[in-house]
Amino acid sequence: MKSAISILRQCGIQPTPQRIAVVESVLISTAHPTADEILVFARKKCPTVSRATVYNTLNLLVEKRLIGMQAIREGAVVFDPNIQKHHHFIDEDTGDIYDIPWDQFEVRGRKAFEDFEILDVQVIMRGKRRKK
Amino acid sequence: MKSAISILRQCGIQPTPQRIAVVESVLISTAHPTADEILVFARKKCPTVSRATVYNTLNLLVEKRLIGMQAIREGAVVFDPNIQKHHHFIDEDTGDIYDIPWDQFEVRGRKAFEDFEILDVQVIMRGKRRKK
DNA sequence: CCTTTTTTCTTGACATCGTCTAAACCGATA
DNA sequence: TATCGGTTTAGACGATGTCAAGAAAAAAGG
Repeated sequence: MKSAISILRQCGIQPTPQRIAVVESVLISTAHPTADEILVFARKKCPTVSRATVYNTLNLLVEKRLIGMQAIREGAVVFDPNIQKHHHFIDEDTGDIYDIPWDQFEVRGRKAFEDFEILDVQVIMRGKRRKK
Repeated sequence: MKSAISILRQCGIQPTPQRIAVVESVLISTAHPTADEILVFARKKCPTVSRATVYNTLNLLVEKRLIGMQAIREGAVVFDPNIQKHHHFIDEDTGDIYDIPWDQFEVRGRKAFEDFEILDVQVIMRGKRRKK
């Protein structure tokens, strides 16, 4: 995997210890962390990093399309290191979010939308993970 | 349209002036109001109603499946008087939410989910309304 | 009617999320 | 050293949403 520094440079963002900590925290994650979860994680690498910097950096990364931002859960936006098109399943018991491969669904009839310019489509499922 | 009182009675919720004001505010709406927007509206009918009561009543209505609750926008949950299955389009410029008829999309491949019990599915589109 | 009990409502406190601002803090350059 | 940009920080702020304690209102029972 590419280093955080080169990722930041490539996007024209000046690498700093704080930003590197945030990038490493969010890109390593396989889950869908909130900003405050990323803050906790980033402080393990850079103990002095502030909340504002984490928010600023995350917003920068979203702008540069290095990560996604999903408003699909109550309470807080979550960030998504997976920028491939995909769908989401949300476990209503735990709040956990699972990625669902893009081709798992067929979305049809999109042509009917003349009045709207569709920039993003996704299927959102909610339910419970079966106890097994 | 049914009166708010009979709707509440039918669900075993004691009708009170406060609850009636909330029910009328949210059921009359054709949009997707937030709790605070409903508070403002309800106060026109019942000026002393408090924030806590609005939140409590809305949660009651959601429990009884009289309205829907959608966590699809940043900042605040929105409530949805339309409880038929449907999809949503979100205008990223204005934050407006439009209902999309259920049969506008075909969602396939659902059988693949053995590990999950799917309680709700919807397609969420984001984009811009075309200026015309 | 008049109590008692239960339900509901309100107020205010509280926690969380996310943004903003002013000041401090670099690091490079002259 | 002095200065100049960009970056970070701490804290204030507003908005969302929940909670607890007491006030108020409604129901129940005599």
